[in-house]
Amino acid sequence: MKILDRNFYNSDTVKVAKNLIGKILVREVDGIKLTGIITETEAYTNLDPASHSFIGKTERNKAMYGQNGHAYIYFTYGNHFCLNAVAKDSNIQAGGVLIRAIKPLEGIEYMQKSRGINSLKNLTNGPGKLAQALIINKDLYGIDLTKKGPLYITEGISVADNQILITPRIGISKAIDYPWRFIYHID
DNA sequence: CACCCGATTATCT
DNA sequence: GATAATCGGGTGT
Repeated sequence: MKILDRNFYNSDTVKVAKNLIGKILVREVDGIKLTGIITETEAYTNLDPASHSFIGKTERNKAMYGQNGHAYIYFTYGNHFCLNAVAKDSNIQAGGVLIRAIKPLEGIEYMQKSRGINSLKNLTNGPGKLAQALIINKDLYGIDLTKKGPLYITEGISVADNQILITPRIGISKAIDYPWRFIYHID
């Protein structure tokens, strides 16, 4: 499967969020390949009060101001990591797409082991959960997702517009009405 | 299954 | 010193 190139991310953050639905997230760890179909995303830009980048560039969010196609990874609520793909057009300073959920394809047993559970439904159906399942932590901060390595994103399945559900984002207290959340309902 | 709430720490004011 | 782009366990229906 072909890796998505830089150009894929050189675009409006909200559009990239939608386009990432159906793509394949690949994590290589301990010589094992863990993959899954991206099924849920959310867009965040520096013009958006809910984004970490709204307050300006800081040590924490600097990746979102950097080159498109890299990973912005943050730690929150004392115990969770979340993965974003940096994406923005030339009109804005910073932007990222939060990968909220994936459907596991390869390496399911490894994911179950790293999560400490056997359930398939609860394995990667949340940003903190998929980060734990795929061993995503600050070691991968800023990594280039357009090159083969420990973490990258490839082409995936084609998803029709009418299979994508658009809703407001969740878990935030500002700009709660922006319809910037995209969900692919496989079942 | 729905709702409530505590955990736990990096980051910013 | 307050907050957070969350999760899971507990309780009650």
